[in-house]
Amino acid sequence: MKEYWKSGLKKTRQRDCIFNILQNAKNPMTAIEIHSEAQKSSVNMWLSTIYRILDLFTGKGLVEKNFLVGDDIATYVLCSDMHSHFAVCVSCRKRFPMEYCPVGHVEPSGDFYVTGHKLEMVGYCKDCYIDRVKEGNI
Amino acid sequence: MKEYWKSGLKKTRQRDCIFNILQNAKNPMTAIEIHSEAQKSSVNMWLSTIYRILDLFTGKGLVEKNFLVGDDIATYVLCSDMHSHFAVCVSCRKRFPMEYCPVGHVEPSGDFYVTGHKLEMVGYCKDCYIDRVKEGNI
DNA sequence: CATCTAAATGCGGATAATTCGCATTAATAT
DNA sequence: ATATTAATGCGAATTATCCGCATTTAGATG
Repeated sequence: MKEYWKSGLKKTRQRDCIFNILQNAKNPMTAIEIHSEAQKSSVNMWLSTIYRILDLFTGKGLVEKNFLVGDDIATYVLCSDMHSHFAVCVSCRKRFPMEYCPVGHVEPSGDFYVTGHKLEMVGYCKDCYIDRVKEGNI
Repeated sequence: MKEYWKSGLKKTRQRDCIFNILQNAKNPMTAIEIHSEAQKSSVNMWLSTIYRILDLFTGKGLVEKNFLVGDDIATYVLCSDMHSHFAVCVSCRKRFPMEYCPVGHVEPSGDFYVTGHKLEMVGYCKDCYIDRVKEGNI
């Protein structure tokens, strides 16, 4: 586990738990999802605590907060993950991490100093695509 | 004005108003911003009506709904606008439409059928960048 | 033009995600 | 071991967004 407590944060059971969950997560998770996941590992925490910790981690740059296409709700991922980009299936609404980034070099401009970017691909996952083909929609 | 009512929607004063506002908008707008803008042109409408119309337009593909970095609130833009990508200043939180798209060709993959994408650049706008330089932060 | 019908809006209440405040508890520096 | 500061438990408050129903309006039809 990355040592989040090295940045002036206390190491607590609750923070460990959330960090763990995000580290094992395959996909971006909502606060609610994190909450129920935590309960499975019998770490009971209030939602307000979860939000506080997530905000804190986000502020420290450990976690990234996203609103992915079609979900009007915040999802969180560890920044340490290689993939900070996601593909979202408009049919089943699943989210898939992307391994590479198709945004090439961004040339510097006098108008905006770019420090980073956020990218989502939108479309159909393999399963939903096959279904659509079968149904003759494509 | 694009003829939104050609897709089976009735043409109403309220819809005209929202369409107009979005058409004149330089930046993505929240429902609240649209609401107060509407009041300036003395078209009074309830927020629920605005949300309904925006959802409707979004469903018809006339409007795009976004949650831009750092704003935990939905913003709306006309899809007809050339620029569907935005740069967001992390300092003043202003949003700037981008004129070009640095996402190049996305090669087809067997895992995900891409129909579109959403991109945000994050960084500092010209003014905030200059301020940071002056303050010695860069 | 008058009338009719489906669709849109006014209006307010409900919902649900997120944040706030404060008392209590836990973590770490001494 | 103790003191100090930060974190959490707990629930209430906030706020964006959505829902339901009565009323009104747009546009089709005679």
